[in-house]
Amino acid sequence: MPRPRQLHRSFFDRSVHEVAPALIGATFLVDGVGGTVVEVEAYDHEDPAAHGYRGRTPRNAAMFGPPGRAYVYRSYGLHWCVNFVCGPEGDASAVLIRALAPTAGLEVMRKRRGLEDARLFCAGPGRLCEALAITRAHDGLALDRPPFWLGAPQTDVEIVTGPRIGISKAVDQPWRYGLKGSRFLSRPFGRARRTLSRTR
DNA sequence: CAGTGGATGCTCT
DNA sequence: GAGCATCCACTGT
Repeated sequence: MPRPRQLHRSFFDRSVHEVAPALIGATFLVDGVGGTVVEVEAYDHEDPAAHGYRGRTPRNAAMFGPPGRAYVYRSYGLHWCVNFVCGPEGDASAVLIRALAPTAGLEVMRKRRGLEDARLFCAGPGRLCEALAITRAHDGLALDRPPFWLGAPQTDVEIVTGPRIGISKAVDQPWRYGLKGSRFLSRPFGRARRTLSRTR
């Protein structure tokens, strides 16, 4: 399998609603451990469900910074979640990375997660941060420099969409994107899904 | 399979 | 004091 070219940081310099589906099939590694992005969600600056909606705070400061960087926050007091910041600087939009198909560093992930089943290594935003050892220390770091490595998405992928998970506002926006047929999703896509195709 | 509740830290009201 | 962009263990079909 050929190693994909590395994504340029200008990849993130556009609307989060373009970037989110474009990330499906990309390769995401932290210190060489990770896999293929199979599930994401988009959060934009006019979105009541987004952390940046009510303005800048110490927690969400990375969302208001340059695109192409990580925004990492603690979820429910226990887990970490990682986003990729998008749009023009100050746009406060970001893509939540929700699931990976593990491809690199499987033994490391197995140990960190304390599980044997590879399907559960990265099937959820908290799980994938545990598997890749992402913490607050990564908040605000550029995605095109170590310890991160981002590879260009595969072409010819089929993408399913649906409502986002675990939110109580703007619940009807279909801004969750998944790789069709993947066994590594955090949850299946429901009946209301739509299918997009990306070819080149 | 579905549903429930606990763990836990931080932000904002 | 409420409310989380979650996960896991447990219960009952």
